[in-house]
Amino acid sequence: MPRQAPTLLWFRQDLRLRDNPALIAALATGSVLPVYVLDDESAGSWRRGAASRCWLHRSLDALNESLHGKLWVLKGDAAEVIPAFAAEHGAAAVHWNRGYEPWRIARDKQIKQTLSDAGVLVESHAGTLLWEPWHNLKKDGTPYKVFTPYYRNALATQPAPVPAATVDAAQLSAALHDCAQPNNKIDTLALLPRLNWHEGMLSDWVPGEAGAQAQLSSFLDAGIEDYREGRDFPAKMSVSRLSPHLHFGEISPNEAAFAANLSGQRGHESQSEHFVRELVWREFSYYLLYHFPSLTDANMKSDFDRFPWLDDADLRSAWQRGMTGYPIVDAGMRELYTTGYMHNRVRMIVASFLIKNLMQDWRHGEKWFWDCLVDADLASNSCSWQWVAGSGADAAPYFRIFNPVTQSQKFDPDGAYIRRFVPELAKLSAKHLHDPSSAPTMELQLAGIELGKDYPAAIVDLKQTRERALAAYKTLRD
DNA sequence: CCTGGAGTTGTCCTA
DNA sequence: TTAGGACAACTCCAG
Repeated sequence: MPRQAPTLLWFRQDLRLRDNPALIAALATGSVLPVYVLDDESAGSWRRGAASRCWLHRSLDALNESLHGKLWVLKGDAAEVIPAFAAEHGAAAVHWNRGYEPWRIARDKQIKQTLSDAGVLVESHAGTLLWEPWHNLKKDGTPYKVFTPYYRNALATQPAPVPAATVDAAQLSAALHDCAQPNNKIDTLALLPRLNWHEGMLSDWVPGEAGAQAQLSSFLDAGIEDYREGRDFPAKMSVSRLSPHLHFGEISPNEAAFAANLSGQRGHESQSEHFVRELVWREFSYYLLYHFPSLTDANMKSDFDRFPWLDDADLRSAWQRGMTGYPIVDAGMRELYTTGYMHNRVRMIVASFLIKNLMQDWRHGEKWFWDCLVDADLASNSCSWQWVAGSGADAAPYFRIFNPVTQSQKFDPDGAYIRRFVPELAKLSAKHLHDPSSAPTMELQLAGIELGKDYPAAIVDLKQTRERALAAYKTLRD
């Protein structure tokens, strides 16, 4: 009896079995052949960074396990790899969930054409966002550029989240295409670094679908009740920490939003609203990227092309290493480097510091985050950097410059976050912890700190650099 | 086409 | 100590 032609299920940024439209569609056809392609070629300068590659390795391991070891992993330009793989296995159809990075859209369009020409059925599905980015336009048919009207209109007109669709484990198990030993050696993708720094980085994380579900549960059980206020305090456990899971599609935004709405009905309405709002910010970033694909590299406001950035590699290096002499900035940058993550409030503080106090081009920060974050996401990362810089479509007013000392006093008042990531300052009292350079010598001595030796003196003066930034922004008006 | 209100996350000075 | 207003001007968006 001839074997049934398999259906290719191409996993991409949807490394999950729950709430996965492509999986459901593929399963309906009978025999499913799951595959992942590491495509560094098509992404160009935006190929995945080092931290996020480590996460990907673990996540693929987890997915492969839930597919009983039958996930194929391939490497190369997917525009060639996928059609060749489909032909090799006599696949009758290919299913995937859509992605929205400009390079991915261009590549996928080409693949669709190639496969269709070869007589293979191709279907892409919506499983990555709450709403397709070509929906929710203004009445004149153009995209929103301001978040609040976008948000209001989306809630009023776009479909509400629904319960996660699931597949039957036994059915899936039976449907997995049985062919020669799958090439499931994820190690061959060489995603992990030669030096073993990733184990420490990932020690607080559980990449993969099970980890994503556990993270959502613990957030709903504990974090969300204090989300609205608590999310500003980096030492608290009030943020969801779902960003890497969402980035890799280990959980769908639909499922996260639906669960949050349920939690709202149990009495955390205002909290869950704010969480869903953050999910909608993620949507908005993808929406903007879809409609303005150059925003990853170019100022959205072209006025900023004239901005008089400074170009100082030493200052940038101090920022990257967490050696600026401003503890909240250094704590954030060290959290990033050691854990692949940074608390949202602190991301804004360090970004503002790089752009406004050090006056370095936002694209330097964007690249560093891209390489260091396990949740590095083209849409969110680019939009957020433009937002802080003031060059984005819906950006902070230029005079809004974070003072890292004030922010630190306000959002890490007892210094728990700083003490954790900048241990050499641990003995300093809360009064002086936020700005050691202005602490009395005696206080520093008592805490065992010699400035410039144990911890850097502040690399710039806040007042002076603030005024410099304001003056620089003023020149754009002329 | 016109009009008026609004715009994620701040800081600093003054009374 | 604390609260309120200035900080610019512009673009976006809805009516």
